[in-house]
Amino acid sequence: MPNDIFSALADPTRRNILEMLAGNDEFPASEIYDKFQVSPQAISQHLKILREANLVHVEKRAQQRIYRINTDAMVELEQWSKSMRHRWTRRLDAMEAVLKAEMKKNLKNQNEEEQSN
Amino acid sequence: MPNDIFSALADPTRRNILEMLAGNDEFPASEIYDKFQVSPQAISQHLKILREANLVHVEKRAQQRIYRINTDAMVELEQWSKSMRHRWTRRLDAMEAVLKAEMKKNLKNQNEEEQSN
DNA sequence: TCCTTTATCAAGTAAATACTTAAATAAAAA
DNA sequence: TTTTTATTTAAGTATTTACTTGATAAAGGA
Repeated sequence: MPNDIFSALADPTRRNILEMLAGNDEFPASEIYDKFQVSPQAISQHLKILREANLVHVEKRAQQRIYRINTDAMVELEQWSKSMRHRWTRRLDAMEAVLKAEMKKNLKNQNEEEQSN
Repeated sequence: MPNDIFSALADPTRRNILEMLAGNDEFPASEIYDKFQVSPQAISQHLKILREANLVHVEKRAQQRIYRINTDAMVELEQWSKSMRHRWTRRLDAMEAVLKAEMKKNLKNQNEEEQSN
């Protein structure tokens, strides 16, 4: 999974842009510019980073650039976190299995000792 | 969702630490230090950031600090990306519904015109 | 053609980040 | 108590980042 996605998401302004795009079909750059206090150039730079991270799609329409969210990148992020959780829980399950096996053995040994006494 | 999680995950070294922790039950800080080229102090600083983002748990054991991953934060991340996807797809579904309704209306109008002719 | 709209690129800057080495803390062992 | 082990904190620095203003590009309309 490319570094870029995580660094792109690290900035709160960029996450705001994505959340804005998630709720609507499409937005020309100018409408995105309008929603933020910072200069249009600053937002343009953020959009470039989002583009490079493949978090958004752009379509040229006359002078305008129409932005849309790319949910593929979201899926990637989701799978990364999921895989982390699963590796961890699989580890826990393995530990549990070992513990259970050990308990069984101990119980068995205890029984055998009691029988021989 | 706190900013901290995303910024914490933006650094590749910190993601490596998390991936290391995901595969094992627990690690004392020193074992984490050993796996990386950078100084133990640098890793210690990364661990602090992971702690503050609630991505890891720490347990004191004598002089050692035992680190474990906290999968709750992973779940949060997963839900954020999921909610983004769902908002987007819901939007698409709504658009589709509107399109279908319009097609139906057009077909109906067409039929009526044909009948009156 | 010239002007306007829409958007990006470029250069400069202040603040944040990831690293370094040196010093500090705190528990265990000698 | 002194020393060793494990880890963090502190201070300094080079690099990166997010912003600014000014210049540029590309399409549309007068």
